[in-house]
Amino acid sequence: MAIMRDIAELHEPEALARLVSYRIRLVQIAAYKTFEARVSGHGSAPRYYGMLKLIEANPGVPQARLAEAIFLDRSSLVPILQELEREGWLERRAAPQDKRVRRVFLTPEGAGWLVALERDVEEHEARLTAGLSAEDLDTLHGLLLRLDDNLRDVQAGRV
Amino acid sequence: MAIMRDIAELHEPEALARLVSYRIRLVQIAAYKTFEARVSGHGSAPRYYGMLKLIEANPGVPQARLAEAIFLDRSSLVPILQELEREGWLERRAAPQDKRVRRVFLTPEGAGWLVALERDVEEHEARLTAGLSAEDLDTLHGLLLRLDDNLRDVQAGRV
DNA sequence: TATTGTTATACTCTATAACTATA
DNA sequence: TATAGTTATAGAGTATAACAATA
Repeated sequence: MAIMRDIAELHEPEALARLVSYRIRLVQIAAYKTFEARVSGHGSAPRYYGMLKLIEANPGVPQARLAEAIFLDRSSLVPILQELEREGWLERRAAPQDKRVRRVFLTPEGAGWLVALERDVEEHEARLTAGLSAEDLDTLHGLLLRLDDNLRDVQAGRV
Repeated sequence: MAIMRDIAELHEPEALARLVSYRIRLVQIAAYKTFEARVSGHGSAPRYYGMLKLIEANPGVPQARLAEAIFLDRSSLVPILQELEREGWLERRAAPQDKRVRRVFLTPEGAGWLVALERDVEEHEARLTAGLSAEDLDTLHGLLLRLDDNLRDVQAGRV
């Protein structure tokens, strides 16, 4: 191939273009940056939207279970929860049955703020998936879940 | 909802489960960790596989164009290129036409190592997409490209 | 004036190891 | 012995601001 002149767009080789792992990585990076650029005024919560929804759906989850669910080390979760607690999103309560455990709950305020944050998330999702029919979305979800299953097999050492 | 007991798996609320952005993020994080755990002995190159393939397909690309292509600031790319150059993967040559520019090329050794690395990438890709037919893959690529297009519209301010 | 590459610097995110208290 | 939460610490990875050289 000739040495490139200073063209605007780089050529994307077919060896990259046909990799699902490559395309997913690029889409995820771009989607995350677009989302972070979009939301503001919610403190540090937007990037933890998924975790906050998990807490909402699993009130009283122990920190260690939460860390596992989002693929973080227990110790990495501590400062995140401390900040969100300081901002009033959540609270932690000692578990009387097992004094080692601190159970995590959304505060009523946090639950309310989450509704507003959810609107931003839904708008971002709508931008991301614009033009896709309900059937397209079902297909996409189904295929992504199959990738997810495959990865769990790898992580569990089943492959 | 009742306060959770210490169950193994957290409940994933429907509001999360139907978000393409959420599922893609989880798949990407898991796929990246699986890949990094898989490859070793290639120095720091595996995480820059995509960039190295771009350099291979666009020999002599200026650093600034490369940074744009992978959504990095020019300054963030500098230490990455310095390390890969030190490891022998690539070289940078001053551009006679424009003395500000340094053009990036794979070394012959780097091109050879990339073949070996590519085998690991392909194996990882095969694990990730196991069970998907050629038609499934076409469908998935098509849908991901439509997400990619939507994000470019957002970034370009067209939406 | 604008662009390219670079450096200095700081910030975010994460993991590891070690600790305590509990089980 | 094992687990839950915490702290101290270090290492990636990134961006911003400022700079010199060049266009």
